[in-house]
Amino acid sequence: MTPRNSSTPPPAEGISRVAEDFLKAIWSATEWGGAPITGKALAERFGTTAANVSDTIRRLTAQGLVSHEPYKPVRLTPAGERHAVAMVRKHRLIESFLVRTLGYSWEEVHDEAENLEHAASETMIDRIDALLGHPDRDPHGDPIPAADGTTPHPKHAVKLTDASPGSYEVTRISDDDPAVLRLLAGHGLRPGSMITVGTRDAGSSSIPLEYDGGGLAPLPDDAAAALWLVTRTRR
Amino acid sequence: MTPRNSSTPPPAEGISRVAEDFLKAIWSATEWGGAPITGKALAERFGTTAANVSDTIRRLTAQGLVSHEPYKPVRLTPAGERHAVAMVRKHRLIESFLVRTLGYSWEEVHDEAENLEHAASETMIDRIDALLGHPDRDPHGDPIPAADGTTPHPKHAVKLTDASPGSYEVTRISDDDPAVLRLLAGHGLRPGSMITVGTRDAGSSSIPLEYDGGGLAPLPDDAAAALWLVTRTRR
DNA sequence: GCGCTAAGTTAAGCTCACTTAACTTTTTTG
DNA sequence: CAAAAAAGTTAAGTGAGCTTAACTTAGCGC
Repeated sequence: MTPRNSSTPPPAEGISRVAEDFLKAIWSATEWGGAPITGKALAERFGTTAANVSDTIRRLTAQGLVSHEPYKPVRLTPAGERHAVAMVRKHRLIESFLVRTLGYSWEEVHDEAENLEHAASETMIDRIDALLGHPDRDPHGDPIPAADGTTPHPKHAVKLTDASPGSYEVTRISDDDPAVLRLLAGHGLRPGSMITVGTRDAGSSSIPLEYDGGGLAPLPDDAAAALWLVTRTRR
Repeated sequence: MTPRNSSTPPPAEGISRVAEDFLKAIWSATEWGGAPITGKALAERFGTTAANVSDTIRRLTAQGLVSHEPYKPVRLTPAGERHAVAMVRKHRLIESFLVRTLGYSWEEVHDEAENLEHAASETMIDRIDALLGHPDRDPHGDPIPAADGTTPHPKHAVKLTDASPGSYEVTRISDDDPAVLRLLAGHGLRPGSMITVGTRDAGSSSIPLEYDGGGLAPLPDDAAAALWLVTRTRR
């Protein structure tokens, strides 16, 4: 038998679907520079109660996947992070695969991937990766972690709601909210679109915007927050 | 509120993964003319105990998916059968898809499909069906139920263990046992292979066999039982 | 038909994932 | 800074899905 003291929790053996969803949500919260996620935010994300979140966090802590001080935000342990990145990799490769092989559009693919990511084997994911030629971005512009866990990350992306007026390329569209995805897709905005950000009217909750489809529309802040931009320095 | 008396159990709302696996196993037992499945067989299939099977059957009965008299084999209700056929359709289309798009071989595809069938949406399945041109057989030669539940069934197929000596086409290779699949694939036998069945030596548990790959080998009965044959009447 | 054995059921108890209710801690705000 | 509001925790209870143990029923050999 392998000895084990109380300071080294058991390695994660079987990780449940709920656990995988939590790990991914905790990891995702900080991917774009956000603060570690709170219990409240987790409860909202999964449509459950704070009590249930406390309970689940307790189990994840016992499995050595997260670290948590009472009344503080949740963080991943190294083991938890490894597993979270593996899930993100699965999710983004599956999204890419569905768009490429089954004709899904980039704004509808998220929910399907959310289910498949828990069922697809590592073997299948590696085959998808190879078939697609080892892509480094998914259909929303999110970076795809490599098999070894390294995640290519664009450092200069900025949220549209924080952007100064000027010309940008849309590098990423957050897939957190399907309704926002549909709105943006309906406007013809995609990862890769070029846009010109205008000056916000005082007190307005929309941002004036012009984009290459020819359209011009003020975008509400909640949708604008899903768009991440880079200045395209053409040389 | 909709009134409901005790003789009409509630329609199946959320069907769990375990429930889906049971329904499929119960349906599959009779697909090729077998007797309705017993609790013992279900326990063996899923590597669990008879007590757990009784418990699960009780829940499925309460959901109106199976009908069961104590100490008798289990049968599907119409609702249970509809759901079982839908699962079989998913399984076989996913197998076909994995072979076609991801280069899986027909003998390794079963386990992956076993997981994915619980995660894939109806939408995804319909897209796979269309992409593949509405196939009516999966890679093992099993018929694929249509979206409306109708299942094309070859009436003349016979198990190799029951076949008289003569010439046949392999129409189906049961995917119940991965080890048997690997053995048969290793011999070069596939759905579509032509074989000649010889006369069994008295008392032997193997059947002499000659097939188009040029090989000649006596096949043990447990492997032979996985092969289903049709007489190929070339006109 | 009796008794043995295999199959099936019932009972008690466990974990996971959820609920509601009561309570505590932290943060905000007047 | 104190009170109110928000966030988090604990407690108690539920159902699914599993376990082991004890018991009942069905089918078979003689």
